[in-house]
Amino acid sequence: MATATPRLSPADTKTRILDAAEALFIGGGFDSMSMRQITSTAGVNLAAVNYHFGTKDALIHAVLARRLDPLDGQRLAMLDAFEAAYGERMNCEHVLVALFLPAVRIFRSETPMADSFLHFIGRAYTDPSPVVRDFIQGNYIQTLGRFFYAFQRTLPELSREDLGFRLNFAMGALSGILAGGNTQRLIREFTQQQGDHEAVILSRLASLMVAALKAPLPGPEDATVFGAMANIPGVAQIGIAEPVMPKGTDT
Amino acid sequence: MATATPRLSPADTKTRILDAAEALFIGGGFDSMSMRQITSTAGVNLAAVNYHFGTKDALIHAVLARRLDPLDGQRLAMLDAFEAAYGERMNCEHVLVALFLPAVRIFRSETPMADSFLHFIGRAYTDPSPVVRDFIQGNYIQTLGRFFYAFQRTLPELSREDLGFRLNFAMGALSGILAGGNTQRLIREFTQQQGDHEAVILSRLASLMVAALKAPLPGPEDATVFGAMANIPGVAQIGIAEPVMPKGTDT
DNA sequence: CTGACGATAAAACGGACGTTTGAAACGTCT
DNA sequence: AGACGTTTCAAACGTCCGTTTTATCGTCAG
Repeated sequence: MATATPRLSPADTKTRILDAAEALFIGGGFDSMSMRQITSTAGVNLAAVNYHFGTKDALIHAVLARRLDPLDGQRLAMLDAFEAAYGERMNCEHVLVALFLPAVRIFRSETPMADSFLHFIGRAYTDPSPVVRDFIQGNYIQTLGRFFYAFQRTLPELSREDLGFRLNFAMGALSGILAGGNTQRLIREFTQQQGDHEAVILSRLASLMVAALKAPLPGPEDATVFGAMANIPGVAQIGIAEPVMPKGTDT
Repeated sequence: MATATPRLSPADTKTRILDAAEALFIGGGFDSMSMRQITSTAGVNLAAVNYHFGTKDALIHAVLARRLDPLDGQRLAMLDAFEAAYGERMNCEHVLVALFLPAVRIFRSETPMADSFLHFIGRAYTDPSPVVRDFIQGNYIQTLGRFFYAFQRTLPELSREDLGFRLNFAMGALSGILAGGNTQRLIREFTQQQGDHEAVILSRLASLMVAALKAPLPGPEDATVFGAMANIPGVAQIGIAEPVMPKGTDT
C-alpha cells in the first residue's frame, strides 16, 4: 500500500477549490460557474477539479454536502434532544428551534462562511439545475419528513393537507428569504438594537413561523369577506382578459 | 413605409418561440436553456430567435415581460381601486388581496398558462442569472415599493425595519413556495373539499400572511424562553464545532 | 413582370465549455 | 540514489454555445 503524502498543502488544493466553487455558486448558481472560473479563482490548475472530484457534478455535490451534511445532522440531533428531554410535552416551538437554530448558529459563528451561509442555503434550495435539485431531493428530503411528523404531532388540530400547505409555505418562506441575499443585512440592522443574541434572532423568526402555523383556519365567513373584496367596483374586472404581447421587441 | 405581411402565421413564430422559451425556463432556469433547445422545441429555425428578438437576453426579457407586465399592472390597478374605494379605512387585508389576487386569477384562468403560472413566477423571482435578476430588479421593484408603503400605512404599529423584515419574509415566502413547483398540487388537493373558489384560495393565503404580518413582537420574555430551549442538555453543544470535510470524494 | 422587403432556411463563425492526455515536479520510502 | 505513487501543469480534445452570414421563398407595390 502506498504511503506517499501530498506535496504541500497551503490551504489544501481541495479546500481551495471547494471554497471558490462555493463562492461562485452563491453568486450565480450552478450553471453559470465554469471550471475555468473556479480554478482561476482558487488559484489552481484547470485539471485539478477533475483530478480531485472527477467531474463538475461531483464537485457541486461535495460543495453542497460540506455545508448541508452538518446542518442536517445538527437539525436531527436537536430534534432528538428535544424529544428525549420533553417527550409528549414537546410543542411546535421546539420543533421550530430544532429546524432553525443550527442555521442561526452557523450564521453567528466566527467562520468566514458565516456571512454568506444564509445566502448559500437559499441558493442551494432554489437552484434550477437538476444536478443541484436532484442531489438535495435525494439526500435531505427524509429529514424534512421527520420534521413533518414532528410538527404533525405537536399540531394535531391541523389536517395532513393543511399542515403540508403551511409547511410548504414556511419552508418556501425560508428558502425564498435566504435566496434574496439581503437577509444578513436585515437581520443585522434588526437585532443590533436588542443585542445580537442567538435567542433574539430565534424568537423573531419563530414568532413569525408560529403565527403562520397556528393561524386559525379561515371559515366560510372569511371567504365571504374576501369574495366581497374581490367584487367591489374597479376590482372585479381586473385581470380577466388575456395577457397582451410585450411592448417593443422589434428593431 | 413597408406594408409586407408575415408569410403565414400558424401560431405566429414569435409566440411559438416565447412559449417554448417559457417552458424551458420553468424547467431549468435561464442558463440551462439553449437557443437550439428553444428553437427545436418551438419548431422554428435556429436563427429565428436572433431575427425576432435580437439576442438571447432580449428573448428572456420578452418572456418575463409577457407575464410580469400584466401581473404588475393588475396589482397596481387593484391597489388603486382599493384606495379609491376605502381611502383611509383600507386595511392590510386589502393590500394583501391586491398583491395576491391577480396571480390567483391567472392561476385559475382557462389559459394553457394557468397550470404553470405559479411555477413561472417562482422561477422568475429566484433565478440566479444576472440577466433575469437585473431585469426584475429594474422593472418591477417600484411596484413592491408602493406596496411597502401601503402596508406601512395599514400597519402603523410596525416599525420600518420590522415591516421590512416581515415583508421580506412574506415575499420570500411567495417566491419560495412557487419555485418549489408542487404548489399547484397542494392548492388543488387543498381546495377541492371546499370548492375551488377564488375567495377560498385567497382567504387561505391571506390568513397565513395576515398572521405573519400581525404577529406580536416578541418581547424579552420570549427571547428568554427560546434561550432556555437552546441551552437544555443535549442541545447547547450542538453545532458549535467547525464543519468537517465531506465523506468520500477520492477514487 | 419586376424590384423590394419581410420572413425563413441552411451553414458556418469564433469562442467557451467540460474533460482528457502525457509529462514534469514533488515527497517518501527502500 | 533510485524507484514509486501522488499531485500539478500545459496543452489539446471534441462538443455545444450564441451569433452572423448568405441565400431562398413568398408577398405586395409599382
